[in-house]
Amino acid sequence: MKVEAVRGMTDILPEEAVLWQYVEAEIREAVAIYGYREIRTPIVERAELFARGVGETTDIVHKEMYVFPDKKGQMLALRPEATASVVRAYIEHGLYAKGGVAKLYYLGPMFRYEKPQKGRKRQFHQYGVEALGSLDPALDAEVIDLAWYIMERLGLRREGLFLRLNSIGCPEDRPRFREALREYFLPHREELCPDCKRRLEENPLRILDCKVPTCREVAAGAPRSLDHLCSGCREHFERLLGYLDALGLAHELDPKLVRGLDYYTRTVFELASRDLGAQDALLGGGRYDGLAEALGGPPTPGVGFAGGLERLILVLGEREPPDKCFRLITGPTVYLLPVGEGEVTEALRILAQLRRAGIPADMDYAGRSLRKRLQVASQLGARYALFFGEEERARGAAKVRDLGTGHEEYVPLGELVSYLRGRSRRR
RNA sequence: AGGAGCGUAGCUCAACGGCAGAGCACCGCGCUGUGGACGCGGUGGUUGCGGGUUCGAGUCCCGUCGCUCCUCCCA
Repeated sequence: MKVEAVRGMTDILPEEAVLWQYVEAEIREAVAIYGYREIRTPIVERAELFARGVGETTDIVHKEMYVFPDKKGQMLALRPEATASVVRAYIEHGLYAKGGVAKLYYLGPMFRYEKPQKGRKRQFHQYGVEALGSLDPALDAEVIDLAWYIMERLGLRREGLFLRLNSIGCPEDRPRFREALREYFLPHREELCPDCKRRLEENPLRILDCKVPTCREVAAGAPRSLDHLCSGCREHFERLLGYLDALGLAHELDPKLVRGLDYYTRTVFELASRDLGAQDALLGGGRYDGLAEALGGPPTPGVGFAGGLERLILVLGEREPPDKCFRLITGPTVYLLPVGEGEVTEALRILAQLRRAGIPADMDYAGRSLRKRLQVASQLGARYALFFGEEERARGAAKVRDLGTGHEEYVPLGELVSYLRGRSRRR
């Protein structure tokens, strides 16, 4: 029996990896310009971190998380998202002691046990930013601006995207809003789907983003979180809207946007593509002012977002790959063709010499015919073929063939590097 | 988790229940030391896996695994 990859865990082959490298490089550059620095946290965490951080009742934790005991019986989890980890690390290493706002970003694999489909794998990749230590709505605006900026850098048209925005209030508003929702939905209990009946008890907010038609009908008339904000939250939201207008960032207020994680407070948003079907969200985020405290740290407000690489690449894949992609493809400049088996030793020496001089060079190890090797050389996009055989050994030189013009000349071994370098530059 | 469709060569796909094929790719030769074109030839398969029906199964039936799409959830 052939061993195959685990379900929902896919290989990214070299051809596609080029596009990944490009997208990742753009993201890293964009967030760096905004002042965010990378943080790398472990993929494995205590399961408790996500139960407390993301929320026990969320689908992500109670249905989709990879949980397993280690050899000592400690319950561990593959991270389903990274915000909880970043905040954990922020607390653990006392980053708050530095004062100011900690601006952090991450990029890496996440894991959720779901039925795989297009743009959704069990191991998938997210990038995200977290800004910790400020309640200023200007920071919310910056984070949203950064989200748009990343899309711009990747060449996604603004018209193809839209920002969904809402405020779900602070922990003081939440119980009141929850009660209002419960009061509203209770008479309609029998019209709700089984999931929502459960949500009615556990977390009535989540009924709002249920996609079952009957639930949607009922939810259409539900109270809005925006109408239940305290004065502080209302002011925060209004100032954010003002900043977004000043930045020229379009947004659509969506009272049904509540997001799937419990830690969100106040601002929540999603940047979505109009060209994607049901799974249209390219990134999502918001404010999480209570998370640090919930994880045992000092009360620290935070705001951030996370985006999916797979989905981004899906959207980008429908367009022509930008030139920047091809800059990352490295083929050999020089392809070496030892003629006769006795010349392999010298060929290896020449290869090592060229490579140490920074000239990409390669040769065939598959035992192919000379003709075939020459063919491969041009397929790989090499500029020169370099023959070394009996004739060349006698001359202490290599025969260099320009694969563009067909011009050939003998170059003494000692001058190879300078010869090839000079040529490459002039071109 | 529920629903639908599909699994045949590395890839894209053919084959009425009756000898498993084509194109591309790969390798060789034409050219014993010279590329992109062309021509000729060749390698490559437990038809996803396991059962069943049948004289005979890639084809029909059951199961299983995987993929795709939808619902759901989300990134």
